[in-house]
Amino acid sequence: MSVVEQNSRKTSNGKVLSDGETKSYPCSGRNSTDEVAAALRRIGSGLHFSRGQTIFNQGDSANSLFKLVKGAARLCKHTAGGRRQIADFVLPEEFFGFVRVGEHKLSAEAITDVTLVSYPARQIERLADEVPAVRKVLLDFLSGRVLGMQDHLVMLGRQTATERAASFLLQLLDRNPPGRGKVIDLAMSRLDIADYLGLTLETVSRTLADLKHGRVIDLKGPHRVLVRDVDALRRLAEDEAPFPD
Amino acid sequence: MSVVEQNSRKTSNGKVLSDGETKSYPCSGRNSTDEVAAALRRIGSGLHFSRGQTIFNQGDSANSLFKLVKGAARLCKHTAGGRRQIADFVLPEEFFGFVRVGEHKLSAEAITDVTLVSYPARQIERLADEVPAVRKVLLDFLSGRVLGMQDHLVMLGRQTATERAASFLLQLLDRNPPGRGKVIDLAMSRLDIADYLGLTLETVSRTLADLKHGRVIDLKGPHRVLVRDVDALRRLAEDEAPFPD
DNA sequence: CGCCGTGTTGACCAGTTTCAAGATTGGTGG
DNA sequence: CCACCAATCTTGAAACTGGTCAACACGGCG
Repeated sequence: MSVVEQNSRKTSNGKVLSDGETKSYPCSGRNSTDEVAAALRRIGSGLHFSRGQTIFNQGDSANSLFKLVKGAARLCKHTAGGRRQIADFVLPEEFFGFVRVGEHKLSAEAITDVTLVSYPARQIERLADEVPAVRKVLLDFLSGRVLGMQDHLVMLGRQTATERAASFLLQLLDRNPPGRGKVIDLAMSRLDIADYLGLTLETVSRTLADLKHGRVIDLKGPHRVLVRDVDALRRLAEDEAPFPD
Repeated sequence: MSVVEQNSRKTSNGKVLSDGETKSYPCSGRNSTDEVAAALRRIGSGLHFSRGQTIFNQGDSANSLFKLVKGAARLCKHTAGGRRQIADFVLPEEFFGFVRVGEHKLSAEAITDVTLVSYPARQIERLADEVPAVRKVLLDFLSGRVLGMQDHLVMLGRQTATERAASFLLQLLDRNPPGRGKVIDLAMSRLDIADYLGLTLETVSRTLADLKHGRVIDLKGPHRVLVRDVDALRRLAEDEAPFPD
């Protein structure tokens, strides 16, 4: 079932860019040094997946670290009863897929057509042993995931629908590529958002409509949001004490 | 505000066991090798906290890795509005407190009287640079947290109250100290459980009562649970497809 | 031009929360 | 050893948020 094989030669679904045509990906994640970037560039190989394709599946053996170059992906857990929880969205320049165990505990799926770079786990481990900076990048990656997931837990456990939606939009605003201003591109569907927020797609739709009618955001079509009032969003997201005496 | 200082000499709240009286803690976490255990034992120092005390606070500088020896602790995020989400409970032999950033993003609080060992972050980092096995332990620790939190996300985002309670009990059963059989000691209060499960304490209480009346568990007082039917619990926890055709 | 996937909106419903009493429990001191 | 007290837990009834079901709208594409 593994979609991405160890050395990116045989791939059942993902189209491999031959070494010759590998584009010059900015191989540094936002935190990595030039040294790390160079080391990674050497062992990375480019892949393509198209909208809806599975990059790896729950249960596949985990043998690569990925960096998303273009497009958007979702990391989700599927339950026996057909319910789904999205653990994270992956946007350009972000890493995903590395957890130090035998098999993936969630699946990665392309939301749009996607370009990514794959780094074989074995090589990553070798690099980590040799280059301290790589160790740091790995630890930072995992630590970052832990911190992000802590906020996600609060969201799912203790926030209302409106607070979740507001937090979500702020999160996307933070991750917005430079120069994008307050216009957010929602690559994902309402169902994806719902499964990330722990809500139904109807509630997501209604909540966004409410934000629109409250003049906090504008909807330029279902997949483009203009944030009119960032502070209002912040107030809605952070569960303030209603009446601080 | 930091309760535990770098080299465990001055401590405002936690009582330090002098080096002389430091007991022979089993310094190996469940996964660590003897080599790692020995290295850790050398740099660890014992601490005590009593029921209700804060071990470290959201915002404190993070400069230690801890291992809990005895008792139980909770890791929680407190929000502005006074809501609380517990990210994890810490039971004996489990590590906590290490995230590679400047300050803690959650607080650790003693549920019962607690004995723990503290390893200064600086020393841990030095060890990690020198001993590959220590690196592995750290990566495993972080990876384990990520995997555990993924399940927690599913629970909070997509499970009903009954499913959450069942999952929770199964989780405790898994972590039960050897020889404890099917008797679970609930060190934490109903409110703690509620804040872990993303429910109210009333709902937790009712749900446990339901499980009792369904002959799935017995309650020997509020803090002692006997699991009568593990399989029933599993069925209740895993959201099965209701009618597989 | 009409179709299909996706998004929106409405009405009703259910599970969980909220509010409010009581009931246990465990610790303390007589 | 027992009685009492405060904290915690349980239980009940009403209220509400978000879910479910269903109809309709929009928009891109053949």
